[in-house]
Amino acid sequence: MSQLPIHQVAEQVIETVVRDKLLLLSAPTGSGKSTCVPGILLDSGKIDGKIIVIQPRRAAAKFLAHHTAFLRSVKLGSEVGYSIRHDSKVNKDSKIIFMTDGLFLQQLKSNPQLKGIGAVLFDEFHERRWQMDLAFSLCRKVQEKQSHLHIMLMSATLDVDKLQAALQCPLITTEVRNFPVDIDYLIPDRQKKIWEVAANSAKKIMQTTKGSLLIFMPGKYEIMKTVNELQRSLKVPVHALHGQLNPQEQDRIIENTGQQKIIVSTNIAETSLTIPNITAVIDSGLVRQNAYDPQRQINTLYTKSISQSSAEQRAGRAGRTSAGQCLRLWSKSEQTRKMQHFEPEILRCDPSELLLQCLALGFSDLEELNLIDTPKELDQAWKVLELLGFTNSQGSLSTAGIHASKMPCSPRLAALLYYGTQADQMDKACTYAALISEPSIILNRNKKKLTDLVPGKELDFSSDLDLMAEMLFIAKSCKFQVQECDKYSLNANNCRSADLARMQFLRLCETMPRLQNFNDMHPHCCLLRAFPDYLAKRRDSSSLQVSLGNQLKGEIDRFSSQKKATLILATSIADIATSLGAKTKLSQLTAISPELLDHTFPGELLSKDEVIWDPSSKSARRAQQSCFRSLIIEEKIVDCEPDAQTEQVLANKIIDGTIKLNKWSEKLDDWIERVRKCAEIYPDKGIITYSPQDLEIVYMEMCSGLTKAKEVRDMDCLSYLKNLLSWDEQCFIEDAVPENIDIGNGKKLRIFYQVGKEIYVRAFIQQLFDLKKTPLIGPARIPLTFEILAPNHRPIQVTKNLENFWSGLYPEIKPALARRYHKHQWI
DNA sequence: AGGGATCCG
Repeated sequence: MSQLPIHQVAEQVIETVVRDKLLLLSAPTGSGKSTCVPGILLDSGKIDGKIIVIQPRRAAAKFLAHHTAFLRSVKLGSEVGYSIRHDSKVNKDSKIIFMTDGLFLQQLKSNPQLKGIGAVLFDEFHERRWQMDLAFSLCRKVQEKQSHLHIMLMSATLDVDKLQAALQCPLITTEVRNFPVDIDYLIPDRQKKIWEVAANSAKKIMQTTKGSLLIFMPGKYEIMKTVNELQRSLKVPVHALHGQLNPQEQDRIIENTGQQKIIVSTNIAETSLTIPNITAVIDSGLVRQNAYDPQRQINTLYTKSISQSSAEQRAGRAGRTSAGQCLRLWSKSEQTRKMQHFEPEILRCDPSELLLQCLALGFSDLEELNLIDTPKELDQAWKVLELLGFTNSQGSLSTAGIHASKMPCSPRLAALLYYGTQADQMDKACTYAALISEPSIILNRNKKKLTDLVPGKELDFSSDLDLMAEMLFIAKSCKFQVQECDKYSLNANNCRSADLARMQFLRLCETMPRLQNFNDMHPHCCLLRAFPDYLAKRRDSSSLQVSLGNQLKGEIDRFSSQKKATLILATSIADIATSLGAKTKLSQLTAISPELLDHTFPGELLSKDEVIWDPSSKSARRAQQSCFRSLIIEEKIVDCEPDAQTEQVLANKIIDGTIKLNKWSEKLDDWIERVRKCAEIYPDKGIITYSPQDLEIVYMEMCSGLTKAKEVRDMDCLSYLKNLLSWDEQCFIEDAVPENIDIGNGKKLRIFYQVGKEIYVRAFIQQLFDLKKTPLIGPARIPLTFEILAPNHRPIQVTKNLENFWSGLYPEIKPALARRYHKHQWI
C-alpha cells in the first residue's frame, strides 16, 4: 500500500487548514489519517510550532507515535514523540507529539496561550469525550486572540452534519473503504438467547469464511455464554476479549497465528483494539453503556442498542484485509430506526469534573466556553463541589477547590487527597485514591471473599480499602511479578498502575501547601470528607440491604470484608440494570463508627425525637433517631403517651385509609350530605361542609388520648361528627334538612339530599295516597321532589307538584295501572 | 445470575 487514501487529499488538507484554521476530516479506519496527517502538515512547512495529536486512549497515543516515527524513519522521542500519564518520550525539539486528552487539558492550564504549538489535531473526536470537547473549546478561544493555531477534528464516523452546522467550517472526506463487506440481517428467535443465536450463526459462517470471526457482545457474561456454546460444537479456537484482561493477554488473543479463530469481544474491539485477519463479524447490536443520573449522582450501567455509526464501525472490522461479511442480529427495519450516532459522551457523564476544571480555568459560566454541547442540570454538579468544600459563596473556587483542581482525578478523589494532606494522612489518602481511581487490583473475584485473599487473617481490617492497600503492598514487594501476584489473586498490571497512580499522587500532595489544620484521628476521616453522601446504614443483619441518605436504597457487595458493620461508607456506587429493574450496588466498603463520624463532622450528628406510625404494632409510637444529614443512623421505636402529635399521626392514617373506622356507616355519609346541603341552602348560617380539613379535626378529636389503631377503630364516629357543630346548629339542621318526611298514617319516607341537586324522596304510588300536597322543607320552604314508582319499581313520574299529579296525570294512567296491578289498591 | 472502557504535571 504505497499510496494511502489520505495522500490523495493531502494538498487539499494543507490548503484548507492553513486558510481556515479549522477543518473537519472524516476518513475511514485504515486511511492513515492518524499517522500521516501530522507528517503531511509538518512537511508542508506551513505550520509554525509543534503539532499535537490528541487521542482518547494511552495505548493508541503510544502506538501511533511508534508507527509514525517508523513511517518517517526517525527515532521515537526525537522528531516524533508521545506524552501520556506516567510515560513520555519527547524532547524539546519534538515536532509531532501524540498525547492523551486528559494530559493535554492539564498542560493547557499551565500554557493557556498554547505557546509553541502550531496545530492541534483531535483524533476520534466522534466519541465526544468531555475532555476533548473542553480542550477543543479552549483551543478555539486561543484562536480568537492568536492566528497561528490550526485545529483539525478527525474521525471515521464524525457526526458531520451536526458539527459542520455548529462550527461553520470546511469538511474533507475520503470515501474509500478498504474492502467490501456483505451485510446480512437475522431476526433472532425470541425463544432463544442472543448467545445461542450468535453461536448457531457462527457455525455456518465458519464453514465459508476464510479468515477469523469476530463476535460483538455487550459484556463479559454474554461473552462467556457465547464461548461456552461455541466450544461445545466447534474445534476452532475461541477466545473471550474484554477490557479486564491484561494488555499481554489481549495481545496474545489478537496475535495473528495464521490460523482461523473466533474472538468474542466487548466494544473494546470496535475502536480500541484492531484484530488482524478478520473476515466475518457477528454483531449482537448491543453495548453496555453508562448513563448518569444527576438527581441521585449515580451512574447506571445499561445494555443498549448500538447506533448506526457504531454498527458500521463493527461491520468495517471484517473488511480490513480482504472482502468480508457481517451478520447483524436485528432486522432491516430496526436498522432504519436505530439512532444515527450515540449521544455525545459529554452529555452522558457526571459533569462535576468538567465543572471543576472549567472553574479552575476561570470560566464560571459554561456558556462562555461555547461548548458544542453543554451538559444540562449542572445544579447537581455545583452541589457536589459545594459538598466537598470546593466553592465559596461567590460561586468561585475556594482554596481547597483550587488545589483540588490540580489533581489528576475526579473531584471526590481530589477532595480525598486534599483533606488527607491537610490532616497528615497523606500516605493513606494517596493509596486510597489510587485504589479507587484505578481498575480493581483483585483478580477473579467471582468466588472469593476479600478477607480470604489476604494472608494473615488475624489482621483486623475495618475497610476493604485497607485490605486492598495491604495487598498492593504485597504485590509491590514481589515487584509485581505475574506468578507471585497470581498466588494472591492479584492482577499484576492493575497493581502496577495503582502503584504508579499512588506515587504520582504522593508527589503532587507533597508540593501542596498545608493550609488547614485538621485533627482527623483516623485516615478514614478523609474518606468521609470525600464521600459524605455515600454513607449507608444496614437495614438488618441478615441481608445485604442498606439505606442511603435521601431515601435511597442499595445493596452491599457480597464479597466485601465489611459485612458485619452497621454503618458503612462506600466509595463506589453504581446502578446495575437487570431484567427485574435497576439495583444500586455499593462496593469498596469502610466501616464507620458514630464516634468517627461525629469527630469528622462535629455537630452534624443530630438526635431527632418524633412520633411516627409504626406499622408492625399498628400504633403511633415515638421514634428516637440519630441522624447524619439525611441518613438515619440509629433508630429506636418506643411506646409513647398520647398527645397532639399522636392525634395527628393517627388522623393521617385514617385519612390514608390505613385505619378503617368500623362504625363509619351509610348513616354517617347521609348526615354529612344533609349538613352539606344545609350549608348550601343557608349559606349565611356559616355551617361547616365537612371539608377535608373539617374531617381532619374530627379524626384528631376521635384520636385524642389514644395511640393504637384498635382503640380508634371502634370509636362512635357519628357523635364526633355532630360534635363539630354547636347544639343550636344541630337543631337547625334537624329542622332545615330533616331526615324523614311524615306522609300521614304514621308512616315516614327517607329524604335524599345531594349538594347541587333537588331534595327528593322515592316512593311507591300507594304510599302517597294520603299526601295531597307537596310538602315544603325547612324555613326556606323548599318543595320536595317526588320520584313516584309503580309497583314494579319503575318510575311513573318525577314531580314537585303533587296536586297537579293527582288531578292531572294520575286519572289518565290509573285505569292502565289498575288493570296491570289488580292486586294492588287504587284510589 | 448478570459490572463497559476510558482519561488526568
